[in-house]
Amino acid sequence: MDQKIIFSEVQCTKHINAVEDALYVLGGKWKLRIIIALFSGYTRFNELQRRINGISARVLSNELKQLELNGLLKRVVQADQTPVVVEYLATEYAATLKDVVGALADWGQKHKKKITITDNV
Amino acid sequence: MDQKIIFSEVQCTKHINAVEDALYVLGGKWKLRIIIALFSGYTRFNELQRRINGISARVLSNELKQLELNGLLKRVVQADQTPVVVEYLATEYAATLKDVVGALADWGQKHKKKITITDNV
DNA sequence: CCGCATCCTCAACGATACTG
DNA sequence: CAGTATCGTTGAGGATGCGG
Repeated sequence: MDQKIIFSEVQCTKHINAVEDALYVLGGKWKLRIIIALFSGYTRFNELQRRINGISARVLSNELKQLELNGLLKRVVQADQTPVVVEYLATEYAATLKDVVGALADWGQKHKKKITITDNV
Repeated sequence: MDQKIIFSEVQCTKHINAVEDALYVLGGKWKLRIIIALFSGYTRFNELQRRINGISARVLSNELKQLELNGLLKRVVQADQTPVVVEYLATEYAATLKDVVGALADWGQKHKKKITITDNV
């Protein structure tokens, strides 16, 4: 029951730095949620905004820009239509986040179950 | 390459909610870093502060409290010593975060490699 | 060594309105 | 539909100092 050392001392800083790098890209309230929505096939701006509960247009716009800068999505404009259609598509690179999202979602689900049972008011 | 739909439409909201729950506990700048340090066997307050670059005592104190509230660590006081020794130990429950931390650290490492190669700027 | 109290700053986020 | 502009808020986090 006591403490189990999962990471060796040497790996500690390494892990912290790696997580830091990941958080730099994925941190904040919305990035991961947006990525999940993209993974689910939602591509249009308003579609995303509707799907992601509580996000404002301004914030969504900003986040999308950052995600594009980091190569996680591609902004595609279909200029040959009226009105102009803009699509946000997850890149191949974003697919490498599948494990991260999976692990996090998995844990979140278990955790919710736990606190529901524990029921600490 | 185009878009691959990784999550079904039905699972989208479910995933987003689960990630939301996880982020509620793990969100912010420090929680995961602290957990990594705990995993690595650092147990003392100042030890943690030294190991986690840039965190202030106030913030560390707050984060530790929250992590304890969420059952991820246990605050143990050795009262029979002078001065009093306080230890923070990761709980069994915290060990369930191993996959999350692993996935994130893994991705962070790959990402760093990528942006180093891409060398934007 | 442990960690709280105080005060402060800043950036992220929110709300609303408006344009092409 | 796809955003931008503007303004306001809030809370996480930083700095410092003190007390047990």
